[in-house]
Amino acid sequence: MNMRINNEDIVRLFNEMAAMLEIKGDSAFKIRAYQRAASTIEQLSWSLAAAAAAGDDLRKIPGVGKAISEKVQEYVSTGRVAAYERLAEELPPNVLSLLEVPGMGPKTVKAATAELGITSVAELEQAALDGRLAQLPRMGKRSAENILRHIRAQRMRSDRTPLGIATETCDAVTAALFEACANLVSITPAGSLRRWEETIGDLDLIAVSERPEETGPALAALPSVREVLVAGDAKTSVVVDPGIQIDLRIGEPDAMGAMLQYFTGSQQHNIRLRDYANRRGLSLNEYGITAVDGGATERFANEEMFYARLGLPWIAPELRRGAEELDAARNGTLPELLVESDLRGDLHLHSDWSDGKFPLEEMVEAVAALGYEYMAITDHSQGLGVANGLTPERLERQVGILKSLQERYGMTILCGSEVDIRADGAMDFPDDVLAMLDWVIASVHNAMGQERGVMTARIARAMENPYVTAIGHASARLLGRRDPVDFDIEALLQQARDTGTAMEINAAPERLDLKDTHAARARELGIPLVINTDSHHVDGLANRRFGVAVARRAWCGPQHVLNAYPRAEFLAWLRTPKPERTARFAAMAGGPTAGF
DNA sequence: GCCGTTTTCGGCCCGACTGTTTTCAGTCG
Repeated sequence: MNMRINNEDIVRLFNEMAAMLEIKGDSAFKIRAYQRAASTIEQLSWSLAAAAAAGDDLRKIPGVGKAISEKVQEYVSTGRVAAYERLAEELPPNVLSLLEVPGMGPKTVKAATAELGITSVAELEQAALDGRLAQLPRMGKRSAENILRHIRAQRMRSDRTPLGIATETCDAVTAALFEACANLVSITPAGSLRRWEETIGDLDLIAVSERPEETGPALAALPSVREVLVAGDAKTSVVVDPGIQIDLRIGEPDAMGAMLQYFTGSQQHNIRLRDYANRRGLSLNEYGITAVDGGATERFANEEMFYARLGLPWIAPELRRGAEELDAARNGTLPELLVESDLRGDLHLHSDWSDGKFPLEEMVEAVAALGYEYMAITDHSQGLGVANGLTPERLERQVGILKSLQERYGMTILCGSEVDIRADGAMDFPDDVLAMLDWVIASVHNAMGQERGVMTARIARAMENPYVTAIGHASARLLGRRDPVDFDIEALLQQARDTGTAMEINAAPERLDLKDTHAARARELGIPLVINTDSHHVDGLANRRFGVAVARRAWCGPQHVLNAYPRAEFLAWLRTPKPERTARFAAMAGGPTAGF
């Protein structure tokens, strides 16, 4: 049994099988079945390989039936899947890389490989240049030129954009459009940005304007636009400067419900929702809802009305992933999700004593301005020399200053530290130094290439330290820049529960760490989550919205998040001896009976 | 390949845009 196969491997397997079946020209429904299974598996909070190894029935997963479950079993027990290998053998090498070129769909890839013998993107580029590509059926000079352009554009940009950068681009484009269009009423982001996915493919915007015909051309004319891909009446697509594609749709105020719903997706959510509607004799599109047997299209001003027409409560965009959320909506079991205003503290903050940009007082002042009840200053420990980490002597002085500041604020100011977890799992401060602190975050900042077992044992050891309150940004990933460290997340979360250690959701948009599926698993295990901004600057405090989004995507409500509790309850948890904190948290999260 | 308060067989989401056609196939989301 190979339990080291993770869900991502299985997702990739089925997505590649779907792509290969497309090129073969197999049934569109079979292809969709593989895609749906991949999408559902991607969202699981638990390891499919481990469940398969344990003999669980995988067919309980929606979209997974006999054939797919057998392929997972085969993959986990042998490390290979015969059906996948057969497909790969039937097709020319590298066909999947050809499919990734925009404009190259399954039909064109098939023709290019079969008739021109193309086996790589470089050969495709050559064929586009020398005119052979244009000779293919239903191709022509323009199509070949577009393919060539896409190959060159693709080389210049990475495939997906981290959420933080996409948000900045969205804000900039929106402001520029308002500047350029006097008649613009609103711009609403949809798509993966509205669902707060950690990375964004394209930016989907919906515009409402008094002069809708002017909006698309105005977008195409913005100075930051590098290229115009599509310019139609209903839709304009451009690429703007950081290399992000923007799809702009024109909406009408009295029909925004369907428009927003349609373009928020996800694709799997929409497929399932339309299937659900079809069974009730209704057909959905971006303009409204129509009875299958004819009649006028009903229009809806907002999404609440749109979902209500289907007999469903509104479903938060973060949950629209095409898996459990539709059943929950039908059964009335959608969760009450965390909102930004539920947060009552921030417990991971840096000042200019280490690598922050602002003095202690200014950080405290900025946090107090949010109306928080508590906070912790957590500058780096001594080992992180590049970040001007504090020696025990400096830390002791800082503690003294924070205690004097405390007298000026109604807010509780905890003395903390973000302490390095050394390569062997030892803490970067001795216990007698940690003992003077109220709040200790333990984080990995170096030796990130450690083998899985070593890294897991390293973090697990840190959790055993009686002074370590929480693990910070556990995977240490930087979206688009640094891969997560390799660890056994299930083992670590079990250890967190056993030791009474909280797990951070680091809200810095380049981190989002824990990620959504891991946070969901922590919630299931009853581990307290803490949403921190890890701010090095007063402006960083606004990043809490990204952390809240991760928690929402993990189906978390305020009861699952430590820093959403009132000060008295939070401090009572903190005063509880560490081994008893898991039980303490369970009592807090248990409901109104858990008082003081 | 999956699925069922219509179904264990016969269904399976929907539309915009482009470029190639001379009415629509292919691609995309």
